[in-house]
Parts: sequence; structure tokens; C-alpha cells
Amino acid sequence: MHRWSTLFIPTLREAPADAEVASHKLLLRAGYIRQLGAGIYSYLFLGNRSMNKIVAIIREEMDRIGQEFLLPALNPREVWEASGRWTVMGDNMFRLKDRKGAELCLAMTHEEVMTDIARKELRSYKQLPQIWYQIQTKFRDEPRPKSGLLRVRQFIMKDAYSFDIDEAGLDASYAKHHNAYVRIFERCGLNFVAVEADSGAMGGSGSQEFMVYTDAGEDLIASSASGYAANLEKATSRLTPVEDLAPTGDGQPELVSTPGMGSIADVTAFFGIHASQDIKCVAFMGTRTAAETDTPLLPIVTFLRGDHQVNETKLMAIAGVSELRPMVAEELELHIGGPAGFLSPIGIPEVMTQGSLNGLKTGKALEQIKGIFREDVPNRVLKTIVAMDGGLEGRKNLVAGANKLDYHLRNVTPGRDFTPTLIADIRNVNEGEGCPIDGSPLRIGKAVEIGHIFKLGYKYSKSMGATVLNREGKEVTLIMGSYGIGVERILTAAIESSAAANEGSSYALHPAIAPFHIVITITNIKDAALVAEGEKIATALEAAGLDVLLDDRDERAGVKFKDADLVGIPYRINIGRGVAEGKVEFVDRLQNQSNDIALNEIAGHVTTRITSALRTSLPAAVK
RNA sequence: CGGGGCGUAGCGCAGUCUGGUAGCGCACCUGGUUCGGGACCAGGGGGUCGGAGGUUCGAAUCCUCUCGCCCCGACCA
Repeated sequence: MHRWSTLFIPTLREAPADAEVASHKLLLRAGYIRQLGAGIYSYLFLGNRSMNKIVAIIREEMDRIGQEFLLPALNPREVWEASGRWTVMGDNMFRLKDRKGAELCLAMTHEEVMTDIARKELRSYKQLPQIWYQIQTKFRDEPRPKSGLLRVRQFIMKDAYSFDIDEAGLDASYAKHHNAYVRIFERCGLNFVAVEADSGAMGGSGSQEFMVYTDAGEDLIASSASGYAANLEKATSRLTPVEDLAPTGDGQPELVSTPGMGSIADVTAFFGIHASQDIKCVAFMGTRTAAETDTPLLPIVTFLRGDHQVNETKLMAIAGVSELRPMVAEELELHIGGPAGFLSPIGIPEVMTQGSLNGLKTGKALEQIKGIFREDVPNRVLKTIVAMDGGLEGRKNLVAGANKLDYHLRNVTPGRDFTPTLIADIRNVNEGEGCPIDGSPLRIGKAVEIGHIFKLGYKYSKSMGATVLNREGKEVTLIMGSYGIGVERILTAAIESSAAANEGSSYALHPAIAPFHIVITITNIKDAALVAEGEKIATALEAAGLDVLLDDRDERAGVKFKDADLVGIPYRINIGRGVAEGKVEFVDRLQNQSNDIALNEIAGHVTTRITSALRTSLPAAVK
């Protein structure tokens, strides 16, 4: 039996000033965690118990579909060289040297180590499929650790990897993980949503993130009543049609003096138009992955409706680059030919011969460029990628910059007056726009990512040479999937959600992940009768299989109530003045209700209540 | 990495501008009174003021360097 009087549960009346988000404050105040350094935390008794419960749920569900390994956190450089990620990971990876000077790193993830095992051990299609997972500490040298346990440099992750012979196999492994994740998060009592996610510039056929809505989150997701849900990095929308302006003069692009009108707001005010009648230009220099350093930076000029914003993730994916930065003034002059604020889609230097395609090995943009030029202009390529957002397609008589200081053009019509290299969805969707499924209005909210499932494809198996022989005796490359869950984030998200419902002042965890199912508060331990009842009930509940915390401290009742609330335990029994009438008070903090129960019924009542709460959190399929 | 803020007792803070050798609340210890929503009274312990160097008769306070933490941005398999 756990007696509070003997435990180390250092609750704080006030939160340390460093804590900003609710979960961070509450985790500190409740004595779950203590900070050791930026993004480095110790998990104390309660925090560890809760984490262990989450891990146990994950393990139980993952064991239904896969096999648990435990891999080294300390990895030799070679295995990361093999995949090319020793360089790609850059400063995000912790690196160190051993006494002989050999280079090592602390693993950020385990694609490499798992694939290494697969390539050394898997020989035949008969051994497939395989799903291997582990629950392990990961290290990432985050540029900016923050928000308590939400973004840290050392954290526990469940990561799983699937190995299949073909895409159908991968689809099946992916689906298994999807189901397992739904069950895991349901059991943890989370209110989550699975969203379409960006699969990155390296391709991959599918990816979903499991998100929990919370203001503490760092991701934005768009969703609608139709059930559509996607990360903003990926989300699309239906635009309501915009009425084009009537042409002026001969309808051809017309130069207009616009002194000092360098912003969208200036221009729309000057012309008396809506921003949707204006063409916005945003220009970037893109960098291809570090493995392809033989090529220069790639100029990327984008044009969008004046009231739209560039989505850099979409742009990077479509342009096949791994980094983007804004062009500086000289670059604007060189690649576009105009000054900032007056950049124009008309008159961009179009082509350059030779060379710039070298090393451009990935990306849809390349295919499009090749497609455009293969037949008519062999060996020539657009010098600059001119990407136009789909929102401008078919529009007429727009206002745009003139590539000349203090001048704009009107009557600009895409397709007639300029031809982009590619037309694609490169913008952020906005709140209220139509959902792509049924047009119902999109809602955009902040969320925290608690899990991610991802069809990796051949990225690692190919670069690392993981192959097996198929039925025909032919060597084929394994197809992989990768699947992660952030254990701390489950705890954090649960606390954030509950705290939000309580205006940040307190929270209650689902019994499945709370450090204890129930706390029994003996309001006055100097009253031997109360102590005796508390002990009796605690013993009975423990015998029924519940995790019980008996608050037997010599504290005033108020202190114990405050602490009981603070530690997030979902159920409480108050043993106090009611005992004289043979009753105790049962408090359900999740439902926010309390009622008196007879002493001889309390154990049975509570056991039923909690075991049923644990059961109803399971998805219908496993009830 | 850019911008901002902060390091004074376990926690929250004042004192720094204007140099004179450190204080408040909570927590902690002792005694007493209290005892169902963070009690009260009395007494007490605890701080090389993040670190190093400098200026000065004298530095928490002024100067230089440095370390750490937080926030915004950049970044985020």
C-alpha cells in the first residue's frame, strides 16, 4: 500500500517562473518532474508511474502486432553514414567521440539500426512481413527546447518499423499500426484526431499524424465537419470563386506609377481593390539535400493571391529542396530583375543553358521542368523555378509588380502574360475556406503531435541495401514503414486537455494513465476511527486490483484536498465527518461530481466504477 | 543562429537606476492553539546575490568577459 506520508511527492504551491504552459506548471507543481537542464527532465515518483502506465498500454497493444526489441542509444557513425543521415541531421544530432577518437552519436531515431539488422538478417520473402518496435530514450539537440515536456532533448519514444516485400504488404503493416494507435490513444483517454501529414521532400506514399487539440501545440491542423483533417502543411481547400476586375485600356498589361507602394496593403488601397485581385510575389533560395552539394542554390519565385500565404512545406516538397530561405535584395535583382515590393511575374529571366540540372535528382519540380523542356529545348532548363499557386489559375486582369521601383502593372493575366514553371498548391489554407471533401468550412486549430505513422518506402532499405529474395529467387529491396509515439507527449497532451477544461488550474488524468486510480484522503489522522476506515477501504480496493494512494499525512484537510487535486488522480474518497453516519464521500474528478456512499458499499462501488472506466476507454472492437 | 527577458534562501519576488556589506511572502524546524478546501501566534535555521576578472576605502548594485535558464522568431526524422 502506498502511504502518502512516506512518499516523496514534492508539490508546490507556486509554479517556478520558468514554466509557461499549463502542463509544465502542473507537472512541476504536482511533483511529477524536475528540470535538470534545458529540455532535460527527471521523472519523479508520480511522473514515472504515469509514464510506466502509458508505456504498458503501448507495449500491450504493440505486442499484438509486433515484436519488441531494445536497441542501443549510442550509435557508431558508420551506420548513420550508410543512410546519409550523419550529414543530414546536422546540429540536431548529439555527437561524441570515444577514447580512441571514433565518432558516435546519440540516436535521434532508429531507422538505421533497425535497417542494419534487417539487411544483415533477412534473407527471404518467407521471413516477411516483420514488425519490430522498441520503447527507448531518444536524443535530439533541439534548437529550442520548450513547453516543459512538449519539446525536449531527451525523451522516450516508441518507434516501430515494418519490413515488407511489396506495397500491399506495407499497406497492411501501416493499417495494423493505424489500428494499434487508435486503440492506444483511446485507452489513454485522449481526445485525438488522425490527420493527413506531409511526407517530406524525400517522398513516401502516405503519412498520418495523431494529434490532440491544444493551444500548447506547435502544429496547426485543419478539419471540417465532413471528417476531413490534415496538417496545415498538407491541407487543401476549395476557394470560393473571385470576380475578376474588368480590363482597363486595351486590356494589355499597363504600367501604373505607384510611388512607395511596396506592400499589399498599399497597393490594394491605391487601386481600391481587394487583396485577392493582387498578385503577391515571394522569392526563395532553395537548397537541395546535403548529399547533393554539387549544385548551387535553386532560385524559387512564387506567385500567389495577395491574400494568401506561402506554405513552405508544400513548396519544398514540390520544388524538391530541403531548405528554403528568403532571397536577399541582390538575388531578387539577379533572378527576378526587380526590387522588393515591386516584383513581377513578367520579365523573369527565363532560361539558362546546361549545368543547373546536375545533381537535381529529386523532386516533382524536376519532372515538371524536364517535361516542359525535354522535346523542344533539350539541355536547357529554366534558370529559376517560377511556381504559381493554383489560386491564381484562370484569373484575369490582376495587379502585379512591374519589376521596376515605384511601378505596378494592371491587367496582368497568368498564362497570357507569363507562364509559370509549375502551377501547384503552395499556399496555406485559411480558416473558413471550403473543405476539399464537401466544401464545409474548415476550422484551424493548434495541436500537439503524439504519434506519426509513415510509409517510408525504400529510402533506407535502398541506401543501406536491405534486400531479400522473392518467390522467383530475384533480389528485391524491402519496403519499410516507420511509426512513432511520443510517450511524454501523451502525458502532456492529457494534462493540457484536462487543464484547459479547468481553466488551467487543475487537471485529472484518465485512470489508465494516472499514477494511481484513486486517492483516499483521511481528513484527520488523529481520529483513529477515520484512519481505521481508510486502511480498510484501501486494503479492499487494492485486493480488487486498484492502485491506491492513501493520504495518511498529518496535514489539515484543506492541504490534502489541494494536493489530491494537484496530482491529477481521477477519483478520491474523503474519509471524514460522514463516517459517524456510516458514509464517505466519493469524488469523480473526471465527471466533476461527488456523492456520499455507505461504508459497506464504497469498495464495491469504486471498483465497479473504475474497472468500467478502464474498459469503456477501449475501442468497440475489443470491448 | 537573430531578437527580447531573467539569474538574490527550496518556490515566488523586492533591493540594482542613485555603491555603504541583504530583505518580504510561502515552504522548513521548535512550542502552543487549531483541524473539511493551501490555519494562527511566538521563536528559529537557511543565501560566497550564477561564475570570473576589474573599478572603488567599500560592489547584489558600476564595467568587461563568461555560464545558465525562459520567451518570440528561425528550426523541428
